Amino acid sequence: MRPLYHPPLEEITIEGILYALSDPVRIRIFVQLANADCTRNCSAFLNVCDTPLPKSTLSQHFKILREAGLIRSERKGVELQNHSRCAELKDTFGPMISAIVQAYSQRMTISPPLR
Amino acid sequence: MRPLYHPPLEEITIEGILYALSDPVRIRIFVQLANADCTRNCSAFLNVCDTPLPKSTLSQHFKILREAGLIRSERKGVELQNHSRCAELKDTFGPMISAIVQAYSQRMTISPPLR
DNA sequence: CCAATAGTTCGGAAGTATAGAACTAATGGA
DNA sequence: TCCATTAGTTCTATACTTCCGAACTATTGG
Repeated sequence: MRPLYHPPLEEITIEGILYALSDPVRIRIFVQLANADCTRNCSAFLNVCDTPLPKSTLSQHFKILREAGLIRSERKGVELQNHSRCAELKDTFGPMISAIVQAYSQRMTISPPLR
Repeated sequence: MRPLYHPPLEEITIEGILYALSDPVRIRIFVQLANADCTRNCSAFLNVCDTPLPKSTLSQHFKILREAGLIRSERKGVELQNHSRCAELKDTFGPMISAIVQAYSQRMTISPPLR
């Protein structure tokens, strides 16, 4: 099993970030991580949408968030601890990411959970 | 030929916007439209990346931007006049879109044209 | 050392993107 | 009026992605 890859700042692209967040499941995961500002393991998100996700699918989603540079995942025993890289990204991308998180959080509270 | 579809505000989603802007060609087109704040026809962007795009591909890209709610295209004679819907979107999405445009514009000036 | 748990990888089916060719639609002359 | 031209769309085949079940790896606790 290859080790988890976390791109350095200079390898992170705007396109990659936007792509990662353009999926309804991934943006939900990321916004929850960013808002909570705590670490959560992957399977905590198995029920992120109303029909439970297969774990292979969830694993792919985390990989995409990770390789876009949005989250960091560290193995802790048998689980992965995931947390957002918001703070790091602020220097390079300014208010972009927090603006996305905020816009999404706001819509969430207006329109119901979805999907 | 079916008429061009422009979604009303309440049909525009964050995921759709992020997806539309996650493509290197589309984000370049959109940022240019948003920054210039003027109308440009589609073929003005044939050379938006260093190898000229086929016009069928470009047409698809414009369709995706349009149906994501990011631009408005109006037929004017034989051409389409395209302009961004930034102003309209501000009410619903706050500073999200301008933050993306700004982040991208800034990186453009740092790293060379690309792709 | 075995069983259990958490996550990854593989592979095939289903969906999406790209770009050439054929098409439509509007215009500006002869 | 009709033809040529220009701008953009649609069609279609091929190539690429995504999704998810099944099989795998890795860590831990008993």
